[in-house]
Amino acid sequence: MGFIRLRKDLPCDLALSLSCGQAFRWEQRGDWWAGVVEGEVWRLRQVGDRIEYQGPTAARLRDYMALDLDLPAIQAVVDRDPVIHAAITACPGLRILRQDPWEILISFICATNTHIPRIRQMIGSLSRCFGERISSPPGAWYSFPSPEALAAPCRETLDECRLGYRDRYIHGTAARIAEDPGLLGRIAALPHDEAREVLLSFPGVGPKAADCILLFGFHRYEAFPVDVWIRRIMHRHYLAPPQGMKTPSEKEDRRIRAFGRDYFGEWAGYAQEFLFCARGDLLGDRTR
DNA sequence: AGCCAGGTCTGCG
DNA sequence: CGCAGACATGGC
Repeated sequence: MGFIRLRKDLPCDLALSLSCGQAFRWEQRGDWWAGVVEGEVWRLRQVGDRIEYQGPTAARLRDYMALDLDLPAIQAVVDRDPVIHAAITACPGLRILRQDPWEILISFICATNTHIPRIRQMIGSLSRCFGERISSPPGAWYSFPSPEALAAPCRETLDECRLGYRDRYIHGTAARIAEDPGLLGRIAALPHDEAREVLLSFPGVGPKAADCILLFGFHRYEAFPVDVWIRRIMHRHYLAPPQGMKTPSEKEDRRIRAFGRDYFGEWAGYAQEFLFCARGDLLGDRTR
């Protein structure tokens, strides 16, 4: 049990960062947050400029929360117009966490065509079914399952996790990582576009998932994931949709992605997160 | 009941 | 290449 004090010029909003849809294993219990990070239970609480912690070391927590990054400077770089300015203002202290690439890979395969609460549910049941029980502290805590653990079961067993059609993608991707454990490490060393190509070769990983994996798992801050919400925001505020566009096309998403990366620059991923977290305000939609 | 969700895959021209 | 449909599941 310890605490770190946030420097005034390096703000951080713990609750916002843990709950905004980039991490799926955090639960709020009173004013504490509890979650499993790389096989250990962490408990965190923010009181003003203090973050109290149980589980990690101070250095490990600082790295997870990316407190070394100059958030105000990043905000200043992407703060190019009133729309993104409003988004930045709406989510002060939002930080992109440094999470485990393997867990992020599987998480964003689960994230296709569903809601954030159900992604949490799927990740939770995968961990309960195939993770290892954590002995201390007491409680029903499970590590995120290893590639071997997810590659081993036959699909009937995976069925218990209610993954829908994603089960075969999870299984296939896990099998590939299990047989080549060094692959994720090599991806980390590749240039952005080559890393993206490799990710796209995994079953269940398309353009959007690949960009989320690059951003949240590999800390590639130029990645600009385009999902339904970002598409709506960009069409409404930045890029008029093509005449006669009915159903969203991959071609159009590619155009949005290229625009976002060029317009917001090397921190485009942060801009995307500000827009995503402020989506309710930017779309005048109260339904989340 | 019908539509939608932090999309991807397949099959066709 | 680009487009249309299919696809599991659950919430509203």
